[in-house]
Formats: sequence, structure tokens, C-alpha cells
Amino acid sequence: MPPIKVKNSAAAGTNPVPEAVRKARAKIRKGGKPLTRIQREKQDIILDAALEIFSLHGFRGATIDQIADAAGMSKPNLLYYFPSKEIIHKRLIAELLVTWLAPLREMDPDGDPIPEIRSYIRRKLEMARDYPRESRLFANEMLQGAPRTIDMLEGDLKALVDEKAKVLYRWMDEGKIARTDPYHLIFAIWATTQHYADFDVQVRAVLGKGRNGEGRFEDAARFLENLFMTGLGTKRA
Amino acid sequence: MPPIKVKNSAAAGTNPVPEAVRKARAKIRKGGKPLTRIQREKQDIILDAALEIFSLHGFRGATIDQIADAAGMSKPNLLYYFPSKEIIHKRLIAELLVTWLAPLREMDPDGDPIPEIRSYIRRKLEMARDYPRESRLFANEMLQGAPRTIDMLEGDLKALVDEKAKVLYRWMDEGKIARTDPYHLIFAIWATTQHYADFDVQVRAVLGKGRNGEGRFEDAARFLENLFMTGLGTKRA
DNA sequence: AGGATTTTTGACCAGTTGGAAAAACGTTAG
DNA sequence: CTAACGTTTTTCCAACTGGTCAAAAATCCT
Repeated sequence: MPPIKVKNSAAAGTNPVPEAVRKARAKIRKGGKPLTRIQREKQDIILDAALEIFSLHGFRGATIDQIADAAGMSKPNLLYYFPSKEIIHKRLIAELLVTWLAPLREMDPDGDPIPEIRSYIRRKLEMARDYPRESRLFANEMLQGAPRTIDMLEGDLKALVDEKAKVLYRWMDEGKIARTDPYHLIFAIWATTQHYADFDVQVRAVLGKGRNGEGRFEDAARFLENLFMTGLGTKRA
Repeated sequence: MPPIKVKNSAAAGTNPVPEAVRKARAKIRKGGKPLTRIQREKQDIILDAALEIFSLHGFRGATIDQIADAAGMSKPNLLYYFPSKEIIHKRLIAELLVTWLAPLREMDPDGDPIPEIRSYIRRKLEMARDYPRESRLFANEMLQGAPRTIDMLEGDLKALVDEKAKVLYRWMDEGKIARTDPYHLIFAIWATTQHYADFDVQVRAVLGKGRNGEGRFEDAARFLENLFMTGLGTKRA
């Protein structure tokens, strides 16, 4: 990390418009409220490119140059929209966590257990199919020990899972699903669905030419539904 | 990547012993056969340290300095034992793939299906517990699109899985296990077991203080055995 | 149009990184 | 003791990295 540079405040006279001051002003304004349409668009392009690169190489392995390249602009230009690599990453992670947990949040405590769980699995698998980059970004974070995410994991995530685990326990008590460990059930659903995003290369390599069209997601959906639904059938208690 | 530098051959006179030549000779010898005990020991230390660092930061994110540090030696000293970062990584991946697939290889076609699959799951979970770094190294490779592993995936790995899939199909035909997709069954076993190594932070965060001692692996073993064995019970076909 | 503002660029900088060279060090066989 | 060998350290370098800065270019507003 380069040393923190103290920005020389505009102590000079009231010349036409000192460059450094103008620049500073622009950045400060962005820290404020408005944010024009173009700025939002460019930021979106950058975030999309950054997602691509970060999800592939992790935080340390990704370079601003790569991201700028993927976003079709120069490095200084990118840095005009975001003050640093770290900030971009933080934004991505924050956005990710919201959408990533939506399916679990939507599992309805008052719904019918089997259909609720079934559709949770389906939605999670659809996310792996439609948002593999987000999945890999998250996986990268986890692999590195979640340095920038640990608070969220121990806070919101744990709270959410605890809450849903209680619902699952209740469903078990009511005899609507087989008795099992709800935490590890959730882990298993996460693991199996995200596997199709994170280990996509391996899946495609193993399935080979014949099967690797879009078919693998259909097959996976059928298999996982079968696996978990059989496992949750009440006929075995 | 730095440009390949042509080594200026020892065209000079026969001075006492030109340094560059000596160094080159030493490296060449290592390329040959013998390899002393000390050399093997140091190389092992380096490989162990490299596994630690690579598994945490991925190839690009890891630096030789970090690895050297973890191995308790200086960077040039490390580079005395291995010619480059890339070579170290290759060695690790190669070693990994052998041990990593051992459990699947050991699944006996002539054994009893249910116990065979059960003990495969158990061994895979034990590997996640005992060799989490190897698991994460592999996961990192996959996330990056397996640039250094794709051949192996499409070759040996695919062949092995195809072979075992055939065995599973036979067991299904013989009515010994429920009919299901053997490929996705294997994927599910990989995903769920490796999850406990790769996403360890998340698992511990969610389970919280109370449960995260070594208990989680016992619980996981019970859960997964239950899940897969119920799913494979023949009573439903 | 013309001035102000926003966006883009090119040059640059300091710190890091992978790696090379060579000299210094240690050990052991003669 | 010392020459030869293997090992380790010091020094160095070129490329890369995250990031700055001032000026140029494009855009916006009236």
C-alpha cells in the first residue's frame, strides 16, 4: 500500500480554477447525493467487468488494468469513477449478498414444506446457471477466509439461517418432513447447487461433449429434486 | 511474463569456474536423476508452504516472497530449489490429483454397493477435514477455469468417472440401488463433502460458537450418510 | 456560439513482484 | 589445510501494479 498522501488544501489565491481543486470537487460531489445517468451507466459497466475479472482471479489476482480493459476504458478513466480497487470489490460483495440470499429469504414459513423446499432448490440452481460469476466471486471470498465478508456471515447470514432452521424444525415436529439436521441440509443445498457454477469446468469436462449443452442443468435439477425430496420424505421416520 | 532470456553459453575461456556455469550445472543436475536427502527435505518444506499460500490466494494472488516466508527461507534460496513459481504450482497440482481421486478409485465394483458408496462418502469427507488446503487449491483451479488442469479433467478424471458410472449403472440394473443419474450423484458427493473444506469459514460462521468444534464433521457425516443412503434406498423404484 | 463542467487521456511515480547473478558461506573428502 | 562442492545471502533489475495529476477532449447549458 502506498503511503497516504495528504491532499494539499486549496490555500492558494482565487485563481481561475486550480486543477487539483476541481478534481477534488468532482470526487467529493460523487460522494454526495445526485449522480448523473451517465455516471450510473459507466459505473454499471465497470462493476460488470470487475465481476468478470474478480470472479475469475480473486481480489489479489485481479488487476485494475484487466478490469479497465474488460470495461473498454483506460485505467485512469476507471479510477475516475471508483476511487480504488478495494471499493469496487466491496460494492460487488455488498450487492451480491443481497441477491444471493433472496431465495432463502423467500422460503415461506407458512407455505407447504415440500413445495417450499423444492422451489428453493430450483431457484438456487437457476441462480447458479444464470449468475455463475456471482457464485464464483462468493466462492473466491470463502476460499480466502472471507476477509471482507466475515462480519456479514456471522451477522445477517447466521441470523437468516437460524431463522429458517427453526422453521424446518417446526416442520419436522409437525411430521411434515423427515427429521434431519436443518443446518447441514441447507449446506448441502448450497453446495450441490453452487457446484454447477463454481466447478462448471469440471462438470463439463466429465460429462463430455455429448451431455454438456444446457442439458446438464435440467439433469441436475431432476437429480437434486429427487435426492432431497426422497431424503425428506416422511415415510421413513 | 518476462521475455525468455537466452542464456549466454559458456563460450569464454576455461577460467577457474565461471559462476554462471556452476549454477547452471547445479540446476541441470537436479533435472537429472539423483537428488540428495536434504534437497528432498527442503523441497517438501517449500511445497508445503506453497500449498498453504496457493490454496489461500490462488496462483496469481500468491507471491514467491510469501511462500519463501512461510517456508522459512529467502526468496532466492527458494528459487534455488525450484526454478519458478509456475513449476511449484504444477508440482502441487500433479501430486494433488493423484491423492484426490484415490477414494473414488478405491470404490470396489465387486463390493456391496451400499457399503461401498457409504464408505466413499465417508472417506471423501475425511479428506475435506484432513486436507482442506488441497481441497482449496483444487477449488481455486476450478474457479479459474482449470487453465493448468483441463487436460487431466478431460482425460484421466473423465475416464475414471465414466468407469465408475458404469459400475453404478450395473448396480441399478441389478436392483441393488435406486435408479438415478450416476454422474450427478458423484457431483453431489463431491460438492457436499468438499464444501466443508472450501467453505469452512461460512460453515463455522453459520453454526456459531456452540457447534463449530470438531462436531461439525461428525454431524455432517451423519447427515450426508442419511441423505445419500435414503436417496439410494431401493424401496422406492 | 461560448463558457463551464464533465469525461478521457498520457505521462508519471513509488512500491511490489518474479527472477537472475554473483559472491559469501559451510562442509567434507583428500 | 584446502579445493570442490552444495547452499545461502546480498544485490540487482525489468516488468507490473495501484494510483495520481495536469492537460486535452467531449459534453452540457444557456
